[in-house]
Amino acid sequence: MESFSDDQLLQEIKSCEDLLTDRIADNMETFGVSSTVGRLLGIIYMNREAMTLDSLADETGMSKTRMSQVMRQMISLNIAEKEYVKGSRKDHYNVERDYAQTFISLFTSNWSEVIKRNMSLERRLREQIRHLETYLSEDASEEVKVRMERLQQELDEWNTYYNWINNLVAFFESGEIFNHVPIVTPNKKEEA
Amino acid sequence: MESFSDDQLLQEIKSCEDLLTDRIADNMETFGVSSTVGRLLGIIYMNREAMTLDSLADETGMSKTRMSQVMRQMISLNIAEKEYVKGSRKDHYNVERDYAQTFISLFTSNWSEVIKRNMSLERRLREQIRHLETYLSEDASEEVKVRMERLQQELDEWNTYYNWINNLVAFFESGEIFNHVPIVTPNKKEEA
DNA sequence: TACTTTGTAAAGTTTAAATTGCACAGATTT
DNA sequence: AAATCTGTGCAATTTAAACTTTACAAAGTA
Repeated sequence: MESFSDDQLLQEIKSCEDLLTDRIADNMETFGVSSTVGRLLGIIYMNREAMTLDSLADETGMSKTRMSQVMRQMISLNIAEKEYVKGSRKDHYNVERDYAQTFISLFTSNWSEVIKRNMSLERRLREQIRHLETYLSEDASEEVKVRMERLQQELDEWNTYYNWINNLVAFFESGEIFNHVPIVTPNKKEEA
Repeated sequence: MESFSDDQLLQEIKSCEDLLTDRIADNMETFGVSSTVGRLLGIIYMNREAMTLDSLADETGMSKTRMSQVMRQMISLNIAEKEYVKGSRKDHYNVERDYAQTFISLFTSNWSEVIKRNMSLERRLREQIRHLETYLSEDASEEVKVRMERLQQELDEWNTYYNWINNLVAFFESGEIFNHVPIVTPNKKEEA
């Protein structure tokens, strides 16, 4: 049986890693971020140590400006951070290595934003309804009364929902989720 | 204190509903679907009964073709369905009225897709690695051995992660999530 | 049969997102 | 101080997504 040369093997390994990186990027897209975010995450993850904008640009073939934009986004999403490397002027970026933690960060970032907007709307609508009710004369048509009632009800339902999401986010963020959906490592020692 | 006319009140109520619809659309966008998906969901939800493509086009000011496209997407996402209305040739569409259920449908649709793609990749990569190992000669360089080891390890980690997501999806889809993060209705009777 | 209605396929247009190139400020070195 | 390096703001460009127009098949109606 003939052997491959080291170079050939390394190239094959690299191509496997690239496939894995693509999968990571695909996974990221589900969080509604650009696939480039996922690609950089994958690249840095595989690299196993912090990378500079230049090395990222080099690896992806994209402009350094874009690398800068994406890394900033990743930092604001809490899935990457700058790492000080002595003797180098360049910024070095590293990523969260725990996939489940990354999942939770993104899930939390996304939904917290939604919840915040919902809360501010709810206050506004409750106010508005109270205001309308004071202007509601006794001889208002049946339709108006019914619609008013419905609106109130819709608002309650919506409120119930996003309170649920709010609790859901806490359930993830606190790590309680892991008590009920544990992380199971395949071959090594398993968590009881 | 002066009263508003019925027309004025209805208009005010409508504008509140529109704000709520916008919020629903915003919420939907977090799932990575077009905001129009969310808008239609909100409109049909508020309407409280099934709607036709024409009435949707009328309500949104968009083309009927687009309504058709979006409703099809919503059906494939499991958050809407056609409803038979006797005496009418038109298709009538209704939506899931339970927000939390809608959340779960979308969450599940999105991640199941990812999991499926991951599984097929994993099989392929395991195969490839096994193949490479057979060609790995004893005198292969240290670097090749290390990289090989790492690749294996990365694949294991990724596998652990998406098994977790897989369990997570089941946790939601089965409704078990509600045992730990219950839905709490605000004023009415509360579930113990 | 000829005439409507309804939903959607296909191709074209518009709008928004991703990406680049240039330029420049702040920091570092010579 | 001059020269260089690094990250990023900004405008321009490319690419992809959202949406429209037109056309037509399938089914219903007169």
